[in-house]
Amino acid sequence: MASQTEENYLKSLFLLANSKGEINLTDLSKMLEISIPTANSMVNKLHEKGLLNYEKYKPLVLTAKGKKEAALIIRKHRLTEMYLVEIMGFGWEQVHEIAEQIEHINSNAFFDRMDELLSFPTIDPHGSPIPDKNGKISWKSYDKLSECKAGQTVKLAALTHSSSDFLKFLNSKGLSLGLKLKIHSIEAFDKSMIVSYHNHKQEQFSQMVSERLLVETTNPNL
Amino acid sequence: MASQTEENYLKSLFLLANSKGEINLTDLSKMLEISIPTANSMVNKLHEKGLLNYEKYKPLVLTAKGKKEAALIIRKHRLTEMYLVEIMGFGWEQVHEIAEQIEHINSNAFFDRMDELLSFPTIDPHGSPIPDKNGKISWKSYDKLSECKAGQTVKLAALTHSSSDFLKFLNSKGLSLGLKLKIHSIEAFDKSMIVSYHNHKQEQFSQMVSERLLVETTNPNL
DNA sequence: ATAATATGTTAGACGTTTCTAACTTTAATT
DNA sequence: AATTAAAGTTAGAAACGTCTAACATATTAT
Ligand SMILES: [Mn+2]
Ligand SMILES: [Mn+2]
Ligand SMILES: [Mn+2]
Ligand SMILES: [Mn+2]
Repeated sequence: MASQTEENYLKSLFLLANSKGEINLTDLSKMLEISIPTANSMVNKLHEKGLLNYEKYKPLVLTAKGKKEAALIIRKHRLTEMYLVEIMGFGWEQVHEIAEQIEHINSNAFFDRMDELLSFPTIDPHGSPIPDKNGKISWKSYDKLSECKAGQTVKLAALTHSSSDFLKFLNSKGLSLGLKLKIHSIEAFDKSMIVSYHNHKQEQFSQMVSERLLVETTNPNL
Repeated sequence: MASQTEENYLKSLFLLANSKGEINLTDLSKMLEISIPTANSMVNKLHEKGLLNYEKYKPLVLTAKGKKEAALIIRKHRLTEMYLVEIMGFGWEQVHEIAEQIEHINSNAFFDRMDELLSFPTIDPHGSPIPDKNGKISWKSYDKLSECKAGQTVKLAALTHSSSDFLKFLNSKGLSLGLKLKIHSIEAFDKSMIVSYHNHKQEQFSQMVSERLLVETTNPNL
């Protein structure tokens, strides 16, 4: 239905809406690395197709239909990333570029089979939720490591950013999802943390890093 | 480099050249289901790009560069088909449509990994050769079953056509590549054959069928 | 050899997606 | 409130891939 280009716009609109409140043309054009007038003309087109609510000079808001289409593309993207890591043996830093292309493949059977071979995963290799076949996402609320206290033990659950460079950095520190992290101390001045985890007695994470790590706090009340 | 559209043209030109002698615009436009003027304009473009030798009103002939590019796309197509069948469990009648899309994915790592997981296959699920990374194809010469004699025992090695309908027909007859076929008799009038094979004591193949089956004759001289 | 048919080319148009340049509206500063 | 800056819109153009209609060339049949 939607062209590859339209799909990329929908996906960006969806992702932007979930990280910022109101989306404007400037955000969209930056994310897609296109000029503002180009974004403007596509926005008009998506509006005419009933995928986006839009009035001149007002923020961009996906319709229910637009949100669902977007979520289904993100589903294909994240299923693909999971497949590439779990079945094909790629590193989590290698899969985004490939998934960016495969997400546009038109074949239910193909993605259903991936899903099956992965035993119906709910998160991708970076801890982001995989929307279900109806485009529904079950959001889990994680805490940023940077907002935890000294003494806490937490589990690394997801990432706020998944650039290849950041993922390579995490590899170099022996970090992967699911690891238990113990927070030993937090430097008041720069908020850097001293943490320990499997095979790592003492590592220092700058705030830049701890802000990008999402953790589950093992709640003693449950 | 080449767009998805250009890639599909190159592939068609390559495949046509290997099944007919001289290719003309009409053949090309039929294969791609586009109008003749559209094919004509793309032919001019490919010529300008040095992928096709072309003079007005003359047959279409790929250059060495064009042939190599085409072979590498066919490599991706056939590797994908093999992967879908062998690793993902699809039937040989289901994979062409998906491969038609995945062949345009730009990622050496992705196809190299498929290749590796398949242990570097040389034929696809329909018995067609997979070009190597340099675009070289090692052609094997098979015989059409229709040209074999009564009494011969041969091995089903490949197909001349792989339409989904034909593949479903073969499924219904319990036929797959590698099967040994014994030719019991050939009806002189319509060239239909009575053959037997694993779990099938007696099946009749019309000439329409036997022409589409390529076999290896187990040569007693070797 | 002429006529009929098949094949190929050119011209002109359209939808998509992109751009830059010029202009307008809204938001932020002073 | 007036000015400046940021954000958004419009106009006009280009490349790509497609089409139909009209015309030209090559091949085949009579
Ligand atoms: Mn990704
Ligand atoms: Mn994409
Ligand atoms: Mn195929
Ligand atoms: Mn294709």
